[in-house]
Amino acid sequence: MKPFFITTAIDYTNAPPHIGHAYEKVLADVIARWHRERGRPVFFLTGVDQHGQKVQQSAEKAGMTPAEFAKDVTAKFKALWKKLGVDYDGWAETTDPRHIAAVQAVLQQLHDQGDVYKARHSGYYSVRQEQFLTDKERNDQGEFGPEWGEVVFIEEENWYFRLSKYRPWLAEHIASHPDFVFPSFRGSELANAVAKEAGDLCISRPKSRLGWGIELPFDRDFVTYVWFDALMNYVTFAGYRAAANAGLPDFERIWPCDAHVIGKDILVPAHGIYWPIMLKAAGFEVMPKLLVHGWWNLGGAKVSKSAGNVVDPDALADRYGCDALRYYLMRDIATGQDADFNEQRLRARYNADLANDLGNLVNRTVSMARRYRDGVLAGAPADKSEDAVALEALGSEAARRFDAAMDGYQVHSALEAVWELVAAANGFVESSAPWKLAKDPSQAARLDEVLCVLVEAARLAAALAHPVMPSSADRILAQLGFSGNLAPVWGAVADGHRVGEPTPVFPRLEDDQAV
RNA sequence: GCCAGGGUAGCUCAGCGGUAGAGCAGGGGACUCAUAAGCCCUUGGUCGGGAGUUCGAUUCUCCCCCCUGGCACCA
Repeated sequence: MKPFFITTAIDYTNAPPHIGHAYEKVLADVIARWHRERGRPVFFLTGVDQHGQKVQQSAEKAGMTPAEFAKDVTAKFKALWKKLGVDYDGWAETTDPRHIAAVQAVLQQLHDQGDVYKARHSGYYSVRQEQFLTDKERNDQGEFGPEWGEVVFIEEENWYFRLSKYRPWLAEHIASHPDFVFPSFRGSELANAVAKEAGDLCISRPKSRLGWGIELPFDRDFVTYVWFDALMNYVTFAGYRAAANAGLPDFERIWPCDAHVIGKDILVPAHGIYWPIMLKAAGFEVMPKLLVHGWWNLGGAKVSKSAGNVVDPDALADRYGCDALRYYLMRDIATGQDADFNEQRLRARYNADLANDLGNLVNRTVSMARRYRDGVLAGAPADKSEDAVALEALGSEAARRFDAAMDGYQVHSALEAVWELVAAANGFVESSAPWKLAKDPSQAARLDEVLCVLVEAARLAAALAHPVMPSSADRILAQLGFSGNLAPVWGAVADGHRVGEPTPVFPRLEDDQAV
């Protein structure tokens, strides 16, 4: 089976990670885990973009070399992914020699086939900001403001990639592949942008101005700049043009990419225009699919002021646990849409969904199994009760809906289905009232069945939620007496099944207390 | 300016031709296995504004307003 190939945007190492970085990686991780748990091999690639001007600038400010600075920030990203349980298979660093070699090979190919050319550009250039200025930067008086520092008129040669040559092809590809971009409205946005896109792409910087980058193989006075280097990571770290002993996957098996998880800010023009055209020019026939997510806004003014870094994902994970953060990030946004990040809402979700509903269901189930049966259960009876059959059917339906929602990247809907099962299971506890059954010896068989049904329901809920909150789900499964069984189906309780210790997995938050 | 997404109960959202739903929060109740959780009942909305189509519009069409984003604008 072809592995499900999923990648995220690689993060720029000029500043430490924030909640938006965390959301994107968790989203990709959840999708990747879901595929793995359903038995499909997965190649999940993420990483960092270490080259470029801003890294060079930040490094200078910090009194470090770009390489040292990038290494430092890279370590922060990696530490965060570890803390958040982002379990990637491949890690991309654009300073990796394997990447550099492959990028240069592609650049050389484009050069040889005439898809790049050298041209001269002149214009106003800000020395301080290290960029050319356009009329947009002029103030009301038609002058460049003081924020630009010294502005000089210069003329410079650079290398350009013939985007315009491939534009008609891209427009056709978008039109004929409705699943190229998810959600579809982003596809229309891209189509509009392609229709307007006219010029070619400058892919170089003279070394005199920017030394931190990959040298052009056909012109040693330049390095590649902006997107060309970074975008190539999606294939180079999947084994594209890699040596057999490079320690990278077999690219032929991996390609095409099933989901490029990116933010809406980098669809146009980078990932929606430059990237597919680069691939086309390099000779690719099959294009990747783009999964474009929205943003977490920070509408509530009070969020970040006092604490300063409340939206620091690292601090949030410390405060509430990595799985609670993952759950909130997946539950409170519709994939593709924007949402408002709000720590009070995270807390509310934690208490209501995790502590009260799921956590308590597990806790009461395990407690009753131990109290009434010393923790040892009977398997399902041959003749099931009507309400047990109904709950089982509801569980199967929840599993079906979960997978259908995940298949369409609607993680929030998938979770909704799980919590409908949790609510039904809690309702089943009330309607079957095991504490009453326990007082009546003639109801022993019924009590056995009720306990079995509850363990099944709780196990199924945990198994389904596992991609979103892997370690908590594992703890729940362990308390229920299972290990490693993530099959999203009913029927895991065998005769003599033994449950574990009931310990709250999601302790309830009181007032301003952290976990 | 153009394009897109959104504007529905206090909050987060679903519904998208037959005059409104869920979860949370708020109020009440019965229970006790459980993380004083869970369960049952319940308060709450002129569905952004206006016009039109229709027997009938939150739902379709047009105009307008507000929020968000993209493009127009980085060699």
